[in-house]
Amino acid sequence: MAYRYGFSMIVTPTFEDVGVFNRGIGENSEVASKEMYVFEDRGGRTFALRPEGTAPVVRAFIQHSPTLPFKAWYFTPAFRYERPQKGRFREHHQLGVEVLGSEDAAIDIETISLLNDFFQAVGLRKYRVLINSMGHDECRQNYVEVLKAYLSTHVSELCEEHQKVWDQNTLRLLDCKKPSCVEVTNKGPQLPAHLCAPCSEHFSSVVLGLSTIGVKCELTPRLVRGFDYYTRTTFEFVSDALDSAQNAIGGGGRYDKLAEQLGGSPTAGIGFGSGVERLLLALEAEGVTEPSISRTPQVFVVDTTEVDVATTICHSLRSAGIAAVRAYDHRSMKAQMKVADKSGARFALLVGPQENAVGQITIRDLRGDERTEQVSVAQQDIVTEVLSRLGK
RNA sequence: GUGGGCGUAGCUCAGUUGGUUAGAGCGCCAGGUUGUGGUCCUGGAGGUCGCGGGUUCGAACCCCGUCGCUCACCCCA
Repeated sequence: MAYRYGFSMIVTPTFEDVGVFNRGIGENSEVASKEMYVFEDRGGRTFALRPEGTAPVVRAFIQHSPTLPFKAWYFTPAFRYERPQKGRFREHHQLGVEVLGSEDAAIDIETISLLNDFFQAVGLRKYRVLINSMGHDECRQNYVEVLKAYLSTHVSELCEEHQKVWDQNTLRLLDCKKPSCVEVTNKGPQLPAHLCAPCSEHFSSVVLGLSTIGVKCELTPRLVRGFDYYTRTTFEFVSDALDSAQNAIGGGGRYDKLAEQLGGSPTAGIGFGSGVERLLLALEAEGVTEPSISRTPQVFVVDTTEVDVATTICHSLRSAGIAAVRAYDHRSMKAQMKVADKSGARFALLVGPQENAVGQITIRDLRGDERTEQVSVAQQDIVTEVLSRLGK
């Protein structure tokens, strides 16, 4: 699907210099400060196992300076040093895309639309798309000042924890789920109202564009994401089939300053990441069953000769495109038949000393229950015989 | 980083107030059927009771530590 949108695949290393993540995600963010798997190599360099997908892609982009716009998708493991629980693991897999080189609202729309298409395609239905704009640096700083000023007069109404830390990392407070905090922030100044004209206009274009192509979004002024690099558009897909503690099945946003922060020339960017394990949980919670591809073998070769003719027989069957399995270790016919039955194969092909002496193979339909249904054919005809019996 | 729960056979689990040789179901192996699966019957293999220390005549059981898993919080996917 990503190819349909013009993305090419990118693979980045499993670990990077720790600075890539510290500078990208923000050293004060929860993830960078205490959730990274950090280690030293023999040369004393400090690395971190990739905790998210965006920073490495941007690093690679800077290093190779491809032509713009650069559109890449990835499927990669991600690591967070934290206490695992339902829907949250130390190692999980993220499916994501990144677009670098343009701040066109059309790219925001395309990116969000892609993720939406993807969820639709896998059968997910009970989810919502939350969207917000954080503005550029100045907008955000201005807003934080306004928010702080407002909060300073309502400190006592905040939740216990935030009464202590309300004036540091103030934006995060919008994320607090405690009713007290929610109420206070709901009544307070809202982020979108404090955007500068260009940012505000950009945001409107994104929202309008999405509604034009039928992607329903919920304007969520309190949506502030955990990485420091976000600017302007931020979005999150939340599943209504999962507990709210880990209902985010995908999210992302614009990061127009990230390339600069990582030492490249100023380049706008946007992307999303989606946790595959959590997506699977959401699908399960919705009762969506994945179409199971049949992986049962078609024939099972039972060989009780001394000379192991199964190897040759299996090879010719497999060369003809037939899924053929067999038993090993020269077990008794009874034992091999049991394995054949469990394998789910439609036919058992029996070769014992008797058959082998006359160059034949006995075909036994494992669906039937009578031995009289067995037929013997010449070994050189086995492939065509099996193919015709399988209906090909 | 914080708080709870759990670690006993390959799997799911039981195990009494601490008491001899630690059990069940499923799975696995073999025999009944000397060349034939799925059902049935019979038998069998398989366990340093997570690990280390302590208490005790005696520990799967009690105490301490440790590691792992799990659920929740924080935060994120």
